[in-house]
Amino acid sequence: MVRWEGGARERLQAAALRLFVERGYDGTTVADVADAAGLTERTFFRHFTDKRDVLFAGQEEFEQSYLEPLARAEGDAMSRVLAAVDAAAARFPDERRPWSRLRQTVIDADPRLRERELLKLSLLSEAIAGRLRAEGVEPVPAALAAENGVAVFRIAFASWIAAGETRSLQDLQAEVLARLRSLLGA
Amino acid sequence: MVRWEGGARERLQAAALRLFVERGYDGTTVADVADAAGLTERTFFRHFTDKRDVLFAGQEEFEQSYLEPLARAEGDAMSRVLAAVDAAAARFPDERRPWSRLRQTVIDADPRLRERELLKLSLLSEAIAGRLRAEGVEPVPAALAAENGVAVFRIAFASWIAAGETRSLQDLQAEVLARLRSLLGA
DNA sequence: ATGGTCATGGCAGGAACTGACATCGCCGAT
DNA sequence: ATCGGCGATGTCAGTTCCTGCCATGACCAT
Repeated sequence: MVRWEGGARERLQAAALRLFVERGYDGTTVADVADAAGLTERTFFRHFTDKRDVLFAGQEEFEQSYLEPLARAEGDAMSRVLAAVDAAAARFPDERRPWSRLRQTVIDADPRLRERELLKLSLLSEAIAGRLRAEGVEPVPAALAAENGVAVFRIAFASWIAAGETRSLQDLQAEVLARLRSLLGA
Repeated sequence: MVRWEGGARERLQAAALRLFVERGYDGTTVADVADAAGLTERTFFRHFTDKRDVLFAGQEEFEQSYLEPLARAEGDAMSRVLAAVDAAAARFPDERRPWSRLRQTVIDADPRLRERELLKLSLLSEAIAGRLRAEGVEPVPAALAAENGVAVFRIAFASWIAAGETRSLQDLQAEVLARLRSLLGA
């Protein structure tokens, strides 16, 4: 029996996305995913904490892509957050767009997956606000800056994966930010 | 057998909150809650879609408390959203504060409950943005205004239930809003 | 009283997880 | 080269969440 092929985690993720697209999240059991990856249901749960988590791996790197540029940025809280959001957007190259579209289609189709996505974004916002507070920023401004930064990403990302959209995520974020400024600056 | 006492839904909610506080969310089964309310597990799932939902009933009224004042408000998108947020805050009287504190303690202790709370707030934001779009506001500004309105509520609410806090939710929201303006207006 | 209707009970079963233990393959120590 | 450890996986039993289906009890209009 071929027991050790390596890349079990990646195989599970690929199988899961494929099956979720084909049969829907609800129409796919964890056993289905494990079978498609040549593994067992038990092994699935060793790699992912629950069924939804298979679509949301890499939270650590995701947060780091914001926290690292945040640490380097200078200026007031809001400027630093926006610099981090801009820097992180550079990690969303156009090659990833089709994959992101597919993944987001699956997520948007099921409230349980939307919940998980919101939690991940909320954790990111918390992490950013936490760093700011650790550096002396007051709690409320820290939370507001983090929330707005994540909101800019969230809204720009939705445009980025919309059908026919070709502009880069960075450009879209810049446009959303301009709108935000005019909303509150007027 | 006393089969019809009425208020089954309310009894289930009360029993759930009490047991979640005593034994934790994870340490309480749905059967426990149903038993404590003198009902069956099957009946629990007729009143609530899932175990978490017992803490989040009343989403309809919650959204209405924003949408109704929103419809009456005048001015640009952001001003209208803020007026709605302010009006809705009036529905959080001080008598509710101890209960809100207890409930929030339970929610904050379990990621699954945090997920559900985020989803409910996201649905509120979506509903507000949807109304704005229906009245001709561009999608991006509509989403931004809604997100910021909800963010103001969320952050002020966290302060409102903090230990020792005595100011009203409306006052706290006004302060958060002032901070928001200075963050983006500077 | 009679029939309809609605809330509830009872039961069976699927799917999501979890804990305990066994097994397989690799890799370093002797 | 053999042995023994170690990490990844398999196996299995069990709990909990949640759903479908049908039965039963209580209230109401006639």
